[in-house]
Amino acid sequence: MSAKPAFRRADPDLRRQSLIEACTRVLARLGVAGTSVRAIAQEAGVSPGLVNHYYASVDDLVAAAYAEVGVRVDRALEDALCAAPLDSRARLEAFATASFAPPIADPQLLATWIAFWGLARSQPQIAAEHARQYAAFRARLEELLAACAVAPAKLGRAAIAVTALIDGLWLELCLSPDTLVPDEARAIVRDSLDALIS
Amino acid sequence: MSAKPAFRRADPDLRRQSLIEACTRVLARLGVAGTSVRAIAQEAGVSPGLVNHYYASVDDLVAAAYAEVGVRVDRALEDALCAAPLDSRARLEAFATASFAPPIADPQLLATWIAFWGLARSQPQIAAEHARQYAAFRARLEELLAACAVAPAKLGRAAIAVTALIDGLWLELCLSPDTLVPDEARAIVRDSLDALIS
DNA sequence: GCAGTTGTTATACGAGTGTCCAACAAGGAT
DNA sequence: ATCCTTGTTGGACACTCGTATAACAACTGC
Repeated sequence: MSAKPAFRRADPDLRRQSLIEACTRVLARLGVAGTSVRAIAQEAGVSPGLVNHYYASVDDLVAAAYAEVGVRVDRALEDALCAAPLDSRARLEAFATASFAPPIADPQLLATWIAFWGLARSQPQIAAEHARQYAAFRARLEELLAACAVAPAKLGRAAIAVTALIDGLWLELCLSPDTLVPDEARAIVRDSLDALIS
Repeated sequence: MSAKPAFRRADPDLRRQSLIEACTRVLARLGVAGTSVRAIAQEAGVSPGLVNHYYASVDDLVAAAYAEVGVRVDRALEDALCAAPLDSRARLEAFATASFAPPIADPQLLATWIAFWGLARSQPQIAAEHARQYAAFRARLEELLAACAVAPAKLGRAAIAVTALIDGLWLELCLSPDTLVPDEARAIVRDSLDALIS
């Protein structure tokens, strides 16, 4: 008689991916304070020991989760650009408002991101990843702004301003969804871009 | 022979204030994860037990600290308005850029605020306080914008946009002070206000 | 000076944490 | 069918956490 296996072996990469996703979900649901090895393991449906088998410490896993969230956002932004028409103004707008549509506008993702912000202070690994992510976003924005004939001397400031505006709207979208809907956030960014370009 | 006292009794209100300030400092230095009763007590120079003597739980103390930070910010904003000239454009600008000068621009305060954002998800008490604080800021901004002849129909959206911009700049100022200095944040807000009013 | 009030300390307790490790077993190789 | 590799488990370990409580001592009123 063949008893069914008590557990299944998984491909290391898939298992890592599964753990990262579980970590992200826990981070969004319980915040930094509630994100423990046991909580993550339970969320992933594995034993606590397995987490330390794949990651030297729980901090490493959290850092990996942050990087994963980062590439997911990168991919979504890139997708938004690919779907946009060739007109440079339209491309800029598509990139700048992509943060207010799924999958970036997802409340879970925003909650996870806030958790990372809180961690960046004490974890150099997370802070470095944030700096990289932020710089990449700003650089992309500068390209798109330059294509819309924004003066080179004003590029840097314009990119910072738009980035800050997007972050602020994104944040408010997460913290109190009642006072701000995605459509309005999009409209605000559109107005701001109009002012910058004209 | 008079031995020096091992500890001093303090006025309950002063002691509470001292605990709140210690809590704020720990929150800024160690983040939410590192903010424990013992860490707060050590920061305040008292025994851990004293925290629970003044606050039923550590969550109550954190909530009190958030409220305290809130009124401190309110006071700073009000002070900025009082110090501004009577010209309505100058008053608007003073209010909108006050967040980039001490005491609001203090990195510690910003770090504390991020910690609160992370807590708002799971603590209704904190979430309610955030909503109150945010609504008050936006209402004040709407008044000042109205005084600058912004069309009533556009008031709401304008206030949200400026608030988001300030929040985003403030956030970046805290997370990576290298890429953004207060002066530039001020200039960005100034430009944005120009665009809104003209 | 003395007693009483109560702010303060120190300790204790159970629960939860991250990390580690020995034993187990699933699945591929032979 | 058997062995072997190693993904996986479950518990042990030492620690920190929040909270409760008894003993202590600083100040107040007498």
